[in-house]
Amino acid sequence: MKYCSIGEVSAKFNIPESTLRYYEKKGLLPLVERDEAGRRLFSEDQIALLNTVICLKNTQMPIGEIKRYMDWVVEGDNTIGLRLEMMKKHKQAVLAEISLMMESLEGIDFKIDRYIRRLQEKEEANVQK
Amino acid sequence: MKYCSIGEVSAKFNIPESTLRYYEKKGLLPLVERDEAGRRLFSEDQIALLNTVICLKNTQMPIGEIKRYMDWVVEGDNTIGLRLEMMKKHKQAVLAEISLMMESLEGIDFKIDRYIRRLQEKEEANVQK
DNA sequence: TGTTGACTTAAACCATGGTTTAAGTCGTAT
DNA sequence: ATACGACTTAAACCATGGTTTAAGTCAACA
Repeated sequence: MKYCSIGEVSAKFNIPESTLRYYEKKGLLPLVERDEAGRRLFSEDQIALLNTVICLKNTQMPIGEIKRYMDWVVEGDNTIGLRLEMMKKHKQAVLAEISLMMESLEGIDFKIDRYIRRLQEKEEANVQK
Repeated sequence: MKYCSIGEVSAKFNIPESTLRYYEKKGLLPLVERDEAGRRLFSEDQIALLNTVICLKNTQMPIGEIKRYMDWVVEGDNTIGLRLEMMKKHKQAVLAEISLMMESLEGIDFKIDRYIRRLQEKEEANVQK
């Protein structure tokens, strides 16, 4: 199996090394191995887990909840039901958040249209004189 | 014109009074009037502005940028171009954020499907024995 | 008239999510 | 040999976005 250094992972995902260390400390990246010198070795599995962390972060799941999920991953197969429920609930929360954003975008679009009209009126006033 | 107290505004928008005061202090709610006793009076105009603040917050615009926008609103008509550009840019940022969330949701959906399948397999194993 | 309830202020406090610093340990290319 | 680059740690620091506290003012009702 191939292993990556923290620098390689950092470059690959464009995430600062300090953040990766912080995530590990907070329990978002469990079971990261070390070489003889104590340096982190990220396996393919770790990288798959990091991908999951990134998905959850991208959808604004707080760190404490990602940790809870990762604890369940480590705990094994008898937490699959719990993980399923968590992901279902999270998906609903994300969809609600997206709806809210879309709705709020309408208010912003309204402003955009008004500003465009007001600028046009200004233009016309300039042509008049 | 009708005026609202901070308590009424708080109730109407379900935002803590402390947050409304904080927004005013940070410059997100400019020109709030006061009665003789120094209490805030929110006019219809203020409430329309608050609605805008809420749209911008819902779409994750940072407070510093909302303040910049409000400063332009106060400054008057010659900032309409600036406001238009800001809103257009913000709209694009929001659409990008929504896309990222949608994409990340696919990863989550994938997990959901896998967990459902694994639970079914467990069920079947139980029926077997 | 006094005591609620709604409001005021400034300042302290808090959680979240990192980033930065300082001091040190390796491995390797010169 | 040594110096450089990549890594390690713990702890301090930071920005953001509020929330809470303490002390006080005021209006209206009993």
